Amino acid sequence: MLNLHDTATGSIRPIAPEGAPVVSMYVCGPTVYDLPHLGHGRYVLVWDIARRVLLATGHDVRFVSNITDIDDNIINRATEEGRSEAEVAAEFEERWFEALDALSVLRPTEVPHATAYVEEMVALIGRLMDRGVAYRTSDGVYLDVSAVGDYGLLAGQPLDQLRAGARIVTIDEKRSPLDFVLWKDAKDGEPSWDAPFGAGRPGWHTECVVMSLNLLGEGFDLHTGGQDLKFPHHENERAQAVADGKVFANHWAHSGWVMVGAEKMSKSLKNFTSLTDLLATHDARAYRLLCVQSHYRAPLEVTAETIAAAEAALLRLDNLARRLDVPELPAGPVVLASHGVDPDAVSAFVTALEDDLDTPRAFAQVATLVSAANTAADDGDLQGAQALAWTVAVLLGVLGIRLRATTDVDEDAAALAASRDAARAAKDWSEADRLRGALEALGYIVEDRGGATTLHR
RNA sequence: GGUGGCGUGGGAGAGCGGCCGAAUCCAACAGCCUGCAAAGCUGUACAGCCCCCGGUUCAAAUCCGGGCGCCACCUCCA
Repeated sequence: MLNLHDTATGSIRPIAPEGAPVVSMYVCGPTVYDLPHLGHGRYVLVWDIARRVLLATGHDVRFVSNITDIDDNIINRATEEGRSEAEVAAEFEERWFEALDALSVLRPTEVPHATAYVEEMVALIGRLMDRGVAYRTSDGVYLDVSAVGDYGLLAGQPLDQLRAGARIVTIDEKRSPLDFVLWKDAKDGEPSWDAPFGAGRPGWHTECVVMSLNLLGEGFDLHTGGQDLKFPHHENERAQAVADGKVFANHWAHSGWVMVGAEKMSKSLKNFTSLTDLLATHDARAYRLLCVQSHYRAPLEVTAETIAAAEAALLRLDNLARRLDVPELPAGPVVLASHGVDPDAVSAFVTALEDDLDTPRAFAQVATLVSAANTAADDGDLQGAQALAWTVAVLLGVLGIRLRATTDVDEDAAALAASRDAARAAKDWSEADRLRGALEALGYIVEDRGGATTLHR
């Protein structure tokens, strides 16, 4: 079973009981008001890999990830652009999934939308008011966090300390600065829904409680997101569930930042690169490999240099596949038991991954197999080399990286390659070199394999 | 003020009590291979002790105490 660091306990522990037939995961999804950036890409890749590891080791996974399709940012953008909130949300949800598809991120098993769960949210808020733990102000309904005994569990500090450091300066009718909005009263020109406590729209923290409990049930296995969701978002989700008398997530895991220089990449610092831009100019697998090569909880430096290094590493992997004609793995998740690869290699690989998702260590295991496969091939042991290379392909497949052994070669290039082979056969080296130069000018990398020109990009 | 995290070779980044004079990837250099290359392989260099000081231990990069530096969170944020 996969073990992960649990924010609630501070320890590394299994995310589900060993024999669990289905592992349930809830990953906080995006608010769709802009293009996804590299930080989104990283957390999405991290949890995609966690899911793939579970699938690879024979577990079923129910993977729920929401779309926040109503919030201030969406409203602002819609207002600026003179179109509806629904249009803005629909556009950026589409862009979101385009990027994720490019990254080979498996689609969630369910994608709940906040706007489809307003009725349930209204019911939850009603119950919280009935219990006296939520109260009205002149602009909405708030949760009284003092009613939640262990508030601060995820933040790692008790309520009074959180309050002491609160940077919230607005003085309003809130009983505590940490009380948070469950329901925002309707304003002119903004989308709203009817509710017994007045028309309005839900606050951000309420949707995930309702959707996760609704789809996965009480006591679901794992709730994840980026570090910054730890507090207040996850704390506040949990607070509502506790105040409602529900058992919430059993395990909380959080992934680290993408850094630019020494700073967190974020919207507010305007130092972000959109995922869409990155994917337009680089192999999506390189970004996945870059993420794989660092631990998910550590900060990750993303620069032109680190991406280029990942691309170089990826090239080496594809070279192996090309050299040994490794068949391309089918799309979708890999189940290790069905591929008949070396059990020792699998065991070392899985051990690393199940130990707090140690992808760098797992990748290091694979890298040694790459060398072994090449060495076997150099020694003329084709069969042994191919078996090793296939193991490499399968293990990388678990991480969501599929090797490519082939490149589309257009007719012109194929003709040049044929001419070059003829020149080489005639030992006309200057002509052969001229043709190689021409092919390289077309963007191909030229390699001789068994006397024949081989091309790839 | 509080909380969490981080500090390992040129870069990235594992290891978290002995197998570590430190994995793996990228970059560099040399050799082999090649008509020449590329790919691949092999080797070398790069961490004289893994931020500093003190301690525990037969044994510490790994544990404890104290520093220093950096990042983040306590407001929206993945």
